[in-house]
Amino acid sequence: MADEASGMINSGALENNNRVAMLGETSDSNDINFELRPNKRLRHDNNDVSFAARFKGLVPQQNGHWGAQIYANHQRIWLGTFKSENEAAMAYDSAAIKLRKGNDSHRNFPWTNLTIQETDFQNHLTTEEVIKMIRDGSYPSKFDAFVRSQTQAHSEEVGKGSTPNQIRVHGNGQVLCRQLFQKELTPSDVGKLNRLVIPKKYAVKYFPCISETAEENGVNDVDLVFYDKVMRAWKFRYCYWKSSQSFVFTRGWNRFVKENNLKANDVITFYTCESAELVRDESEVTTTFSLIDVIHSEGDNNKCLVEQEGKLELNLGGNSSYKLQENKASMEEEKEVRLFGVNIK
Amino acid sequence: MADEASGMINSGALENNNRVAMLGETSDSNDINFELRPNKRLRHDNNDVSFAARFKGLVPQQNGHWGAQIYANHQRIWLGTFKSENEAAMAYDSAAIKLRKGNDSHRNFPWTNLTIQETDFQNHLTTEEVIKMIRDGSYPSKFDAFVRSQTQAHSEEVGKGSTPNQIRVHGNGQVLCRQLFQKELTPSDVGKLNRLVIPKKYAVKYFPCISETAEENGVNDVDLVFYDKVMRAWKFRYCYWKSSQSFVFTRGWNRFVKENNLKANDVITFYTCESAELVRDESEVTTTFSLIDVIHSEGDNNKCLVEQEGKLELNLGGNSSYKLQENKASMEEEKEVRLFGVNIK
DNA sequence: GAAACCACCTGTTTG
DNA sequence: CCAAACAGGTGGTTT
Repeated sequence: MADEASGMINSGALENNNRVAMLGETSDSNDINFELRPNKRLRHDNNDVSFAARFKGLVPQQNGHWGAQIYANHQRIWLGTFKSENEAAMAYDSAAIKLRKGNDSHRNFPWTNLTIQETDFQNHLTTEEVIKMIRDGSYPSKFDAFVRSQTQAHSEEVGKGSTPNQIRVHGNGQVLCRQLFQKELTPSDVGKLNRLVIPKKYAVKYFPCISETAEENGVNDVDLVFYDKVMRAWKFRYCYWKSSQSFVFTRGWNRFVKENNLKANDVITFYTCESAELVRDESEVTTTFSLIDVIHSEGDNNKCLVEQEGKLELNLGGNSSYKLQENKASMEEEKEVRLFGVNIK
Repeated sequence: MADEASGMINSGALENNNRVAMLGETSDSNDINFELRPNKRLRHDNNDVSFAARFKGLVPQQNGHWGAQIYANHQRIWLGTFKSENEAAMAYDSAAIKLRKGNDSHRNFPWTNLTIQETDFQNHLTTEEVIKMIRDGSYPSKFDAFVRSQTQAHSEEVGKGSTPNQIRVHGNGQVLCRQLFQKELTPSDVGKLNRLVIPKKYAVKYFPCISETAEENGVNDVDLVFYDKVMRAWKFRYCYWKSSQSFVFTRGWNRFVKENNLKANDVITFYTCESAELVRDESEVTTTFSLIDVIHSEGDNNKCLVEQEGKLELNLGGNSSYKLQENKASMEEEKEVRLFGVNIK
């Protein structure tokens, strides 16, 4: 079974598993996933099954693409199909700006300095125009043009030429991860129940407070975001089930099970990670995020899977310049700890 | 599986070329074409070719049905597919009212006393609403309801008691029921889920509007009352489940399942019924109610359960003197159409 | 405590 | 092909 991580031991043992081949990446931001994940070859167009979307408003398509839709007035508005999940999720976010005014919960990604400008951008436009642009694919480029014109205008004021607010990876993008805990998966964790039980001791220690404490308040369930070794984002709904008095991951979990081909007795490991970034003004900023990793139980004999070492290094070096979409927003505000893609006070 | 019944009550006038042969009819209005036009036997589904449509805006479909479309602003608007040419041609006419104002040449059928009222009807509605209703098949019944409400109001003014366009059966508590639709029950319909899924096409056509239309309003779920053959009243909660986008019966359904010993593959049939009653002052009054009936699937072999006949006669004669518990109340108020035990405006 | 009810969720099927 | 619908589920709350 899983055991608690013992502080900060830095061992290399994990690294075979966790060595990220992130390096000479395509740097294609949206589709970064595809080349990176040979293990994701089992796409949902296999005659197997279609997977549930991990993002709001996403509908998997048989050919591996992703549809996006949004509800307005209890009516479904189709936003089109997209090659990558990210694109589709962003399309949803863009539509949500017009259609779901003033509610941050209706987004897949938190606001960034870039996306925050979409509101201004959309102010020029009607809802129909926005949807049309999203559907016909012209939205990103048009928004981009808008941002550039704004930036230009602004930088003329300020006198600076480069576009600010870009995420940048520093010092070869090293990321340091500390293990939080592990769990060996039960048959139910990988079965039809579509849920993962988080042992209570870890849940209260490492995950945001839900239920028990925040009882009478409206918000109990939260969505947590984890990245995997190749910086793919996984979102899980994290809830407390009163009836069984247990902490669980629900929505999003079964997708993780399928796409990573998890079986009973496999072990998952949770880490908290920091990456240093250098922003344009030379000040260094650390980004914190959470990571989930899988160790497949080989055959059956090799049960000594409870890894003890606490560290894991990711080399996200060179020009790979990936984006930590989820985390960027928190950098602005500082002040509160941001983990799993949610703010924790 | 279930098959669609004829149209809605007394939409008969619209359907067979405005001729109301509805009364002692098979009452199967939509498909009435088949018997009526043997010369049209050479349908376009012969592997020959497709024939040019004889009506404006019609597009023959490979399966023998007819599509309807209309152009507006150099754009094609698809109105849906229809079983019969007439329906499709009338759909075109209905759409043309909104989209081709004031030009009689843009019609397939000349105006009738009935269709002339469509203009008034559509004045309440936006173009989008009209097209949506045409597409989802609810237009005829909704227009029909409109006509009836108008007629009712009007006949009270004029002081005439009988509503026209009504199918009427007189004497000794005879009841005439016209089939609306059927559904073969799934295992889930009779299982522990305690719910019955109403196929959307029938829900929007025959049941009161909930959710989708009554959007921001608080009241979405309604209780519908149906009678069975022995005039026992059954109340079902009728809701729209957003998450699965389905219309369902919930509360009350499982009781019906148990007490009628329903099994998977049994077929339930919904009817709308009218009974004529003689009240003390000798004026005749018709009561409208809804009826649900069960056909048990015998063994497995007897699968030809899709009943086509539209009528069912109940003899509730003599001293049986049943009570229409729920409907009695509506007699007091008059004024609005009462169906399923709820008032529909 | 059990059963029903409720408001969600999802993978498969289909026109 | 793909968007919608629906058969079959879930945990939690009410009766």
